[in-house]
Amino acid sequence: MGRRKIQIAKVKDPNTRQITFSKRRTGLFKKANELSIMCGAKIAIVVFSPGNKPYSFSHPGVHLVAAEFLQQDLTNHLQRGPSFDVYKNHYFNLQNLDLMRQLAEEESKRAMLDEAIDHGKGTQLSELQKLLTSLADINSKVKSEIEAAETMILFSQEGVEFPAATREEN
Amino acid sequence: MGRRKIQIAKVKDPNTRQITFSKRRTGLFKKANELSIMCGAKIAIVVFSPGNKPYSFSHPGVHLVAAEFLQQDLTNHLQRGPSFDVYKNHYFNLQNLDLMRQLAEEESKRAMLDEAIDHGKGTQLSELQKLLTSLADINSKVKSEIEAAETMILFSQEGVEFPAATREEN
DNA sequence: GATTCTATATATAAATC
DNA sequence: TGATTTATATATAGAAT
Repeated sequence: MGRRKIQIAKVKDPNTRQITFSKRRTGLFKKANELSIMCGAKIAIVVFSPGNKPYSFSHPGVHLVAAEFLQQDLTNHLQRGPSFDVYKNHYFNLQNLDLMRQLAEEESKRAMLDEAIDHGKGTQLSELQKLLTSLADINSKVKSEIEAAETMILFSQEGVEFPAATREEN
Repeated sequence: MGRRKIQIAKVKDPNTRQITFSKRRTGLFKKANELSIMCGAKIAIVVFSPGNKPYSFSHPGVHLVAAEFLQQDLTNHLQRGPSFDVYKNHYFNLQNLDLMRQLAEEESKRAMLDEAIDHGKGTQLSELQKLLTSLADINSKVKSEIEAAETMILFSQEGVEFPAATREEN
């Protein structure tokens, strides 16, 4: 793939290693982007550079993808049949999704905060207040979901919807 | 890269899309593996197939990489300066982490029961528990940072203790 | 769903700007 | 230092299992 064939082994020279990282990270994210577009696949990547700087790529967003991953992770585990423990798991599951949603909100909130700071306007505070209001709103909505779920005997896998997709790359 | 040049757009035919996904996911994970080896980079990938089945690749482990990412994510938030609202938002986030910690403890008990009943087959739950432990660890660290800041006084939450979580390599 | 077989399109190691 | 160039190694589209 380059002028010479190389072995897949740790690149010794720190400088070369950083160059390799930079190029291959770019390539990896490009591939991930193509995969998500061509297959409509949700995907999240987090990688740390040799200098330990974090880079992430995700569609529709790291936290949302992570949330779905956790949900399925748990759901798989729930298929053991009805029991007291299973009930607890369901409750647990919903709270995790709630947490992830809040993290997702945190993401968009941060984006808005960045914008507010960039523009250096006095609107910053009111924007933040709006966001906090939305957070509280979402929080109470999800809590209602949880309460409703408590009345359920067992667990359907449906009911998890995610906000509109966004694409991010740092 | 194949017999014909293609456009990067959603593959219409469901069957072809699944084939494309399978091939490209394999390629992506291979690239990720090479990157982690050549650059000693920590990396985590989670991706969902068109059929919504989750696949993940990671070195040294999805949850550990995700945890480190979240930690830096939160740390970055804190570096935005002594803004009342910003800290307030962080605190909001921290409450979630604390909730996760509490849930982790409850789940831990169940995990042990599971282990006893279903010897050696509770791997998924065990993985989840690792994640939650990591998050609790992050919570503890970030909480310390915040408490160091003067602006945090208003929001410090007394009586909340965190276990001295330990990080493990996979 | 995943894999194999090939012809081609792409990614990228080294070199260079 | 990074961006760009270029020769080559690799990934993968299409077809078939």
